[in-house]
Amino acid sequence: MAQKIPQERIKKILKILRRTYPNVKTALHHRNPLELLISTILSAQCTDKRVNQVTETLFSKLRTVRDFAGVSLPDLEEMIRSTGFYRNKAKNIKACCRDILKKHGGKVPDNMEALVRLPGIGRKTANVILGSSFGIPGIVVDTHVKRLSQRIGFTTEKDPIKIEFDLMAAIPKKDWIDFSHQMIQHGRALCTARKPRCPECPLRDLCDYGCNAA
DNA sequence: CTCCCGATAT
DNA sequence: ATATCAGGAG
Repeated sequence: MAQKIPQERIKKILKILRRTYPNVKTALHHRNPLELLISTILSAQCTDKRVNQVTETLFSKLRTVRDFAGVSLPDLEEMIRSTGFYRNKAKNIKACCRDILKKHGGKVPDNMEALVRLPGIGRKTANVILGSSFGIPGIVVDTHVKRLSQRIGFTTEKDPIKIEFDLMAAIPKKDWIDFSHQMIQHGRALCTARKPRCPECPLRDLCDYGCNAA
């Protein structure tokens, strides 16, 4: 909806984020779009540290779309169990790869419409893949981007998809990919859910939360 | 809205 | 003990 936060302030925030996190990219270890897709499915409600720990072994055993499409569910479940939601994730990963094989010639789709039609892939996961594997601009609204956007005052919405569109309206398209990574990094480093370190925050003078809370 | 779910920080 | 971690589907 209507962005109440002035353009002037947005410019300053983007500038500080770029300066504070100059070369951020996804923390999910991957070598190709397939590995990123699987890592991102696994990352739901799980730390990227654990995902990387699991995928190191997983990707040494299963390498191709065919491998994942043909794996036995109990085997896959056991390999990813520690990431939580492991039954849903295993089922979705396998079904995803079967669809990619059948409907997309074994290639991970490079557009939003096709990606969100795959089982277990919503706009957040799709935007991660589009941005980091194909360089296609999108804003990743995960738990961090949601929380920070609300705290800073970018949005008053609660639905991640509405937040995504609020952010797209407020932020230049060329900044979407880096902005997502910078917000996620900032959420992990300082603007944490439980005990945000507002006094140390480079955005403290531009934020509605913490020190400046009403 | 609820359910899926293990691991870790607080 | 409980909130939270790069969510998505029914």
